[in-house]
Amino acid sequence: MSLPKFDVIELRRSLLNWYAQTGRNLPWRNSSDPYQIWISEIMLQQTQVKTVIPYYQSWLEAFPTIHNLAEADLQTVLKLWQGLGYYARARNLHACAQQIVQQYNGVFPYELEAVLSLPGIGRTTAGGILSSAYNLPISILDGNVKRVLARLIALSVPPGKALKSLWELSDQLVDSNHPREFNQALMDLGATVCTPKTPNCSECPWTLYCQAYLLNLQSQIPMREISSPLPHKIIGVGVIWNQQGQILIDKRPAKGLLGGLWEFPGGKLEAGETLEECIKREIQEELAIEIEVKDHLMTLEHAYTHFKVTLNVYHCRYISGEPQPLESDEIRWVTLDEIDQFPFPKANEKIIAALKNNS
DNA sequence: GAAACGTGGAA
DNA sequence: TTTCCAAGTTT
Repeated sequence: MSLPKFDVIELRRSLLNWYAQTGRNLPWRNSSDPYQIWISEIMLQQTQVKTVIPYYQSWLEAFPTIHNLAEADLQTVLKLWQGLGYYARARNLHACAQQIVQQYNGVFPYELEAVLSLPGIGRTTAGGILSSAYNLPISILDGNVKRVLARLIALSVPPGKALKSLWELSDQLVDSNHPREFNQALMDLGATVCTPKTPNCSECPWTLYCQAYLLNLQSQIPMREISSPLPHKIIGVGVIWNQQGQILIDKRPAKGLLGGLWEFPGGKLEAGETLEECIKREIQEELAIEIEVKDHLMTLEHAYTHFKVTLNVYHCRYISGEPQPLESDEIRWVTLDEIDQFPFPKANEKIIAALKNNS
């Protein structure tokens, strides 16, 4: 699948011209610091620009250089990342910073192979960083580019089924004279003109070449990936109070879902069980303590990427036993004043807010 | 190759 | 309310 050479030249020219006139002014585009560009690329994985900007700014205030990041402790890093999601990104960023300081004297590597070997950096992020920071002609294939290119060639299958062809196309198109601007332009086109629903084809520089547009199929391409329905779990959650007015929280294991974040203990409701029984059992299994389940605090819905949960939150009274971290990394008794120091996932933040309102 | 991995906004 | 999906990577 290769385009005529004339078309490639004209596609580059028209896109770069469009970008020079209408490209977005984003914070990281004003920087030539590979560290800052790297941070932005990681934050932007599966995350919209609008969401990233405030995190990006407070991150750079906390960690102005890669050395500040390398020397920070992981809990501080996770606290700054709190609410952004995909927390492995923060853990990998921290590990990367330490590796780059040791292995590359703190200078982000130039070699594609070296970049790809860093944790949390795949082909698209590597191309994004190397083209943006060092102006190297490395192609990208993020969600925007997949959609733009799928429409350009009127791809008849979901992009996930044609990754090889799409990468080849992105390789063929990237302008080796202006790789930084070209890749940024391609993503801007997808984000602002060639949008998922109702694209603004009247403002597109590629209407002369876009096969989907020429066939009037732009609303049907790209084809949808098949998605399975999300399982739904009912969860019982305990806010366990002791006589000193402290609450018991636990730190999740370092890997996996919400790894390294803190939470209120609890777990999945089993068949034939009441919520009170569920919470009492889960607390016994996770922490080896006796509690009494008291008043209902709140019920909240939350959707993760691959399942949904209903959190049924109850106040509990600590009765006996020394809490053990049987299924967590660490446990702590904390007051409501101390609790803000710990990174919590979004659903738990809502519980904390409710506790503070009631007190 | 499929599933795991967060959250928010739009329709 | 539900579904889609956004600057993807890892296992």
